[in-house]
This record gives sequence, structure tokens and C-alpha cells, in this order.
Amino acid sequence: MPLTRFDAIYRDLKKKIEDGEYPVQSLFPSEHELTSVYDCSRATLRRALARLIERGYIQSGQGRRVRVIYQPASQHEFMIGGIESFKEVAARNHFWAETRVIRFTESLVDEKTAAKTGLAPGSEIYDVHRVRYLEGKALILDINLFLKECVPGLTSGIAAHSIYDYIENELGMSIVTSRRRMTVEHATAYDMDHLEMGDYNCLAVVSGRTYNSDGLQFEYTQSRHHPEYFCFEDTATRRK
Amino acid sequence: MPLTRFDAIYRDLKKKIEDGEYPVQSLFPSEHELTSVYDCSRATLRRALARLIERGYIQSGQGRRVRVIYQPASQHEFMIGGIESFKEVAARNHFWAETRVIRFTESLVDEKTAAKTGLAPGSEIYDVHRVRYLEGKALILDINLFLKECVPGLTSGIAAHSIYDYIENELGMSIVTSRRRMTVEHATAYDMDHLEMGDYNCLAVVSGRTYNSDGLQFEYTQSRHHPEYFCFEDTATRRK
DNA sequence: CAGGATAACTTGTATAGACAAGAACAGGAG
DNA sequence: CTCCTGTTCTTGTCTATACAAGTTATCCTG
Repeated sequence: MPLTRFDAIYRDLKKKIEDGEYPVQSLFPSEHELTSVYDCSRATLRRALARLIERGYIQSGQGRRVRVIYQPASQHEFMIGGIESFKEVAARNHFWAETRVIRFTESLVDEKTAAKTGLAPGSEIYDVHRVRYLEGKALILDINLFLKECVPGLTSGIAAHSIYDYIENELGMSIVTSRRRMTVEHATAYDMDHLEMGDYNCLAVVSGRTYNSDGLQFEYTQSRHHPEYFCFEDTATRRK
Repeated sequence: MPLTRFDAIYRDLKKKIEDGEYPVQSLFPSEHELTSVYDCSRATLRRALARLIERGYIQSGQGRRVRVIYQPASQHEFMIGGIESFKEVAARNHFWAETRVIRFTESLVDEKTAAKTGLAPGSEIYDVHRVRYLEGKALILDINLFLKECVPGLTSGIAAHSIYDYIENELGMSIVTSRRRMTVEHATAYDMDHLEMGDYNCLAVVSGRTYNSDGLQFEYTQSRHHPEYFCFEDTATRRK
């Protein structure tokens, strides 16, 4: 993976902040100093800084020096954010992950599901239901609808492994944008069947629509999360 | 509010997309054409485009033309995202909003709450509890802790109106970064007392820490949302 | 010592130019 | 017709430079 200049700088600074080289509340070196260190233009450096600001690592304001506001994250790091796959999250936290396919069928999009999913009515789709286990506990019920024409040759075996691996590496499709929505819903009988809900009668539902590089929506996903292991983090900035 | 060049271009293009001037799935004008239209440099234009990409309005890729993927939003627009206040959301959707202060005390941060909230132990704080009503229905239980030294002179009356108005306009403090976390929690007796939970036994909890322009955390907020009226939207991008 | 103008920083915005990498298109060879 | 190969267009990255706007420090004056 060929790193761009600004991305390399971003990662380096990010790592140094995480390692405590620039402590929280301390003042960051000025842009002038940093361009000397990295031997780059100010624009390139600022691009790296902009990403650090966006991710909540540093804070800036006209005239004032840049200040470090990073805080070394949280208790359980199992969270979604970005289009990170279940496997990636599990691997990052060194958890034992397992995926079980409980349904794999082909069907057509009817009017009702079209309205809910954003997929064109009449389209041929794969309908995949999977349960995600972490350390042996059933945590997530994933419902995926894939446009058949975009993801040809999908099988139950691939679904048990990693569909995104297949899409990106085998089919060479680059996934670009994903629009997601988070809500809290009543647990259905179907949820209860597959997740150990305990005395919770709700779950966190993340529904998402994913578009390929041609701007075509080729997927609708609904991830139904056990409340105890769901966490979503976000950094927002308000300027002026 | 003095608009910058790139922000003006961003808003103009955003509006044109929302108004259907550039339909979904259509190809956007090339950067070369747009720089002619807006009579600006490519860098400035690209800054506007970057924001449109980030917000999920358009999609780009090296070599290919930019494509419009905007979709005219969703059913109930009551959602959080950005640091938009309750009042702002209500006003945007023309809802009748009301805020009732159910607790307004001053206290000190003890060790336990310090760990939970990120505020320094021993700090003097205002402890404010409020219930948010929309169209007469109790939807949100807001628990705010404000650092007294940063928000002096806060009163119950101000809390009933808008604390952020007071902070930004009266105190002239510019709020910069807010780090939030979304989880689903069991409803407590306190929740049940103030929100009409129906047969839900959970609620969506958004806890946030807000930092002022000096990098000092001056607030901890916990918004406990009735599940039925909670919705969070997000656009994520995966490159390469 | 206090107060205020001034200078020396800082970050924010904008321009013009260059090259690279990928995609689309044309035209020619088979 | 198909396949290959350049050419051209598009977006992605990077540089160098200029000015604006806000903050901080300095120094001069009363």
C-alpha cells in the first residue's frame, strides 16, 4: 500500500500522540517547525493536521498554537465507526471471533423492502443472515442484502468467512461510500432466537446502504447488536 | 457571519444538489469547468468538493468523473449529529419544544464521577438535570455537569432556555470539540419517572465531553433518549 | 508600575503551477 | 468484429508563495 506524503505524516504524528510524546494539554510544535521536521510544504502538513483535528487528537484556532486533546480511549473498544468489518474489529482487539450463516437464499426485491432498503424493486439479490460470536457469545445478528449483479458467485462459505474480503480482493471492486443510521428497536422473536438477550427487550440497530465506485447502491445491511456490547464513538467539531 | 470562498462554493453546490439541479446518479461538472464557473483556484474548489464527499453528497475517484449520490434524507429527521442543540433540531423541524429543569444544584466532583465524566476530581460544578419535551411528549433526559469556573453565573432560568446560547453569546466562549459515545442502557427508575417509556426497558444514551478553545474539558453531558425518537445518521468513506 | 501601541509570532484562506495515476476514448492492426 | 495502444481527460498529490486575521510578547510612554 503506497503511502502518500500527508498520510505518512498523519500516521507518524498520530502515533507520537498516542505514545505520549506529545502529552495531553501540551502545545504542539508550530506548522513552521513541523514542515522543517518532515521537509514538506505547509499545505501537505496542514492536510495531516486537518485529519488529526477531525479525529479529535488536536485542536486548533486562528492565532493560537495547536493543542493536544487526545485521550487514550475507553474501556471496551468493540465499536463500529468507519467501514471496519467485524473481523477487523475482532482482530484489532485480539478476540476470538466466529461467524455462523443461518440463512443464505436468493430472491427478488419487492416494493416493501425496496422502500426500506433503497434497493431497486425487482432486483435479484442474495439474502444473507449471519450471527456473529465474540469469545463464544452471540452478539450481532447481521442481515445483508447484496445486489446479485454486483456480487456474482457469492456462496454461503464466503459469507462465513468475510464477504468484504471477497468483494474487494476477488472481485476487485472498490467500496466507496456507506450511509448508516443508528436506532434502538424492540427485540423481535427472531432476535431472541439467535442472540442471548437476557432481560433486555431492545437492541441497537445499525442499518446501512453501501455504494460502489459507480455510485450504484449494491448493498443493504442491518446489524442488530446486543446492547451490552455496542458502542459508537464520534468526534464532532463546531467552528465559529 | 463572513463566508469564506470555499464555504460559499460548498453551500451553493450543496443547495443545487438538494434542489435537483444535479440529479442523483448524474455526472458532476469537472473541476476544470467548476473553477471557471466560480472563478476560483482548483485547490479552493477541491476543498468545497471534499466537504460534499465527506457529507455523502458526491463520490469521486481518480480518473473517473465525480458522481452525485445524494438522497433526499429520511422519514423522521429528529436526530443528533454535529453539536446541534435540542432547540436547533426542534426549530429545524418546526416542532413545539419545551425544556423543564428538574434539578439544579452545585457540587464537587468526587473520584467516582471523575472517572466516569473525565472532569478533574475536586472541581466545582453545576449539576443540571432537564427533561426535553417535543410536542408535549417527554423524550430526552439530559444530565449536564458544567465546570463552574468556565460557566460562571449559570442559573436554573438559563438552563430552561438554552445553556449553549448563554455560553457562546453571553460568555463569548467558543466551543470547539466534543467527543461523544453512543450506547444502549437499561432504563433506571429515574428514567421511568421522567420519561414515558411504555414497554421499552432500554434507552439510547449519548454521553459527551466538550472541550473549550483552551483544550479544557468544561462539560460532561449524558442524554438519555427514548428509543422511539432516537436516530443517528452518519456517512463513512473507505478509500483504496 | 500600569496601560497601550507595536512587532512578531501563530493559524486560516487563497492562488498558480507542476506532475502522477487512473479512466475513457480514439484509431489501427489483426 | 476484437484486441491493443497511445492520447486525452479527469482526479489525486505536492510545492511555493502571498496575504489576512487572531494571539502573544515586547517595548515605550505616562
